[in-house]
Amino acid sequence: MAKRASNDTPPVPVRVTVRSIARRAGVSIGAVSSVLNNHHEKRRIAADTVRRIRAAVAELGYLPNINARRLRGGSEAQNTIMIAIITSFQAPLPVINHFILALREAAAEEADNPRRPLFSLVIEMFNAGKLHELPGLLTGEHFNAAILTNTTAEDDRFLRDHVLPYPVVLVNRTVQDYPSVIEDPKSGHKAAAILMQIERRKLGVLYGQPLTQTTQRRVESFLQAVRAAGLPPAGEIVASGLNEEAARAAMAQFLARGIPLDGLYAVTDGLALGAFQAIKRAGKTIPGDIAVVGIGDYEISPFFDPPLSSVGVSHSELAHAAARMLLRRIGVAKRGLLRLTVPVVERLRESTGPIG
Amino acid sequence: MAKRASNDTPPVPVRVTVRSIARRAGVSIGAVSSVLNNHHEKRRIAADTVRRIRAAVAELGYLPNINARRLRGGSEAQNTIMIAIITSFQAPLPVINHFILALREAAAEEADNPRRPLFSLVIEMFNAGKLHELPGLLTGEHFNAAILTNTTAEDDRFLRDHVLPYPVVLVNRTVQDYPSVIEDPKSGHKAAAILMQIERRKLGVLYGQPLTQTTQRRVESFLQAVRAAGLPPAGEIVASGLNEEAARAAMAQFLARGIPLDGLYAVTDGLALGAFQAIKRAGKTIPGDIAVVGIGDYEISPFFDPPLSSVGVSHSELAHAAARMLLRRIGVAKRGLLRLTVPVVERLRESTGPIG
DNA sequence: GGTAAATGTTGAAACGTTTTAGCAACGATC
DNA sequence: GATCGTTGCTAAAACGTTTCAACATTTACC
Repeated sequence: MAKRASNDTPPVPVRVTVRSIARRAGVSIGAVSSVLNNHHEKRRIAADTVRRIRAAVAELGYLPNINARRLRGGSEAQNTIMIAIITSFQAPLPVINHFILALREAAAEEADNPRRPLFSLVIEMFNAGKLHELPGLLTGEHFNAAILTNTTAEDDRFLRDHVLPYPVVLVNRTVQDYPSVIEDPKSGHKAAAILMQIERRKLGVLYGQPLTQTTQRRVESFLQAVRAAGLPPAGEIVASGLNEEAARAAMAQFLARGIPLDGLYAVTDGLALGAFQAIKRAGKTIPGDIAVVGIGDYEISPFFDPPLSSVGVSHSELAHAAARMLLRRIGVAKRGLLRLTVPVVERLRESTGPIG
Repeated sequence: MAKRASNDTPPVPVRVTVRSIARRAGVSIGAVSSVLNNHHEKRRIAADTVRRIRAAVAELGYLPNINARRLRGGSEAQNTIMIAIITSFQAPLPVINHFILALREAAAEEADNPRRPLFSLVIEMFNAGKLHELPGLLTGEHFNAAILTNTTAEDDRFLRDHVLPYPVVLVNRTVQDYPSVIEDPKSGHKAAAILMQIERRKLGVLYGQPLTQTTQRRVESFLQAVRAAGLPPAGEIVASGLNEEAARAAMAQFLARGIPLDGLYAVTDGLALGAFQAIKRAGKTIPGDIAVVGIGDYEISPFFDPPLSSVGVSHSELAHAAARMLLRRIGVAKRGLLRLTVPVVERLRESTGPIG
């Protein structure tokens, strides 16, 4: 029994190293390395030996250990710092691109910095709510700094209770003691103001499940502004998911119930797009019957039909703020702000009326 | 003179290591490491010594060398292989996300593989045409394998003349001797067939500058099919860029010239969206006056108004194919195909007529 | 037959980190 | 006054790689 167990364990995959290749080919590891790097001519390794080493490499399926290479390598490899973008699999992914660009650009801005941030960008993804399962998160073994976004409440609890041994910037989440970059929490006010300014009085809000901290703030801020104006909200329209189709379905169902509505705030552009389709298919016009305000998180929202008015921060601006904040923190520790609020800008387009 | 020069050189940023901290604090590097990893209690380092070390760390601005940490670290860190997604800054970025997901999923499929591919994903970006400037490209010092996309003709020439010392899969580019995954080159045939099937005879194609290998193949394949049917193409509409606005402008200009057109093939969905706006603003209807076929590279194309018919491969499928191919190549060298063509699927929606 | 050059290979050092065994000093205990 | 425990720290090994000096053997040359 015990024997069997101890016999079962060895499937631990033993990594193939230059040493194992050297043993197999009956040469020194120096010779193997020469061949691997195609220096065998310069180093005058015999043709037959090269053949033997190549054979061993192929048989064993060698993959070099990048960490060892870089450790050994020149100052260029040596000086690179590792920055991770950590996001959940379930997140609306397009945002990642903005972070990538923002980090590159923020680094470029620091080009004259003696501690020039040459870096490698690593993408780490976790299952929403399972942030703690991400390898290397607590050990700091994987990166020097991280931008962390799309966490759930459960992940946030984990973050609050643990301390990450490297600089982190949260995006659109706030957790005690962590530096973060968030959109102005009163963005919903602006949406309400726009709709009321064009004389809409039956205002609704459309959001999807699950609510993130950010979308929740948008909803609350909108409803608060509506109530403050003495108007009873016409309705909260809740989609079963975060995508266009869920929004279309929820909106269609709401319209079918005949509840009067002349102004809608959709808390993401994806939801707005779904709503557009439902509204038009119900025979209503935008903005004639129902004016719609979105967030502006889709770059193509000016090409919706009609072009979408929006209140919100651009993903790009958010990402740039986060990138700069992170670089400042790993830089000269010239400790930046603990929290940064990116202001909301309004872009008026035709979905809230003819452009003046 | 010479003196001055030799005095000027030292701005080489000397990396701060545990050793420099140890010297500064007057302790051994072992002690420094204990403190850095918060093991000082277990290791019984005196409170005052801890303070001194912490001070040195802060003063010097220490950042750990991740490569060294991982080299030293357990088999988990040791066994990770590095995979890079290499793309240009100028590329339409949203595609990256598909690769990220595809690689993760392909890795998950291999979960029972004894050589389980635990990996880290690195994003590398280069300026179009300057691929050769990417650090670590030729040395293999940065990653074990790479997916390479959005290269220009110049980059392709560089690739042809050099050999990369690690497995690479090209996406939507073909370069001699490199394995690649491309969309079926006769995708344009399908677009032409659809338009002719609904009795359109004045067919045009809309594309942007610069033409990539893929978009060029789409255009050529479309024009070829049109000519083969004995129809003179109504026009090639060329946008100055690859985005919606450039497409809108080009399309508006074309329509203003009054050239008859009743069927349009837009070689990306972004271009189709721009064309939609121009067509509608010119007072024409889709598909009544002009039927439009796109590619389906925007996930939200079913929510265009009207929903866009498309012929093309999904980014997701392309990415999955590339990911599987790459993993097979770093796996047991069970040498896969050298080239893989992903078939085009047609999705008929309202932009080519009422859905039957 | 002796020296010089060419050929083929090895061993060791170094990269920066973490961990472990162990040393030295001191106080407490019998 | 010997033994033991505790405290505070250090030295060394190990991770996988590449490079480089050095060595041993053979061949070429006079």
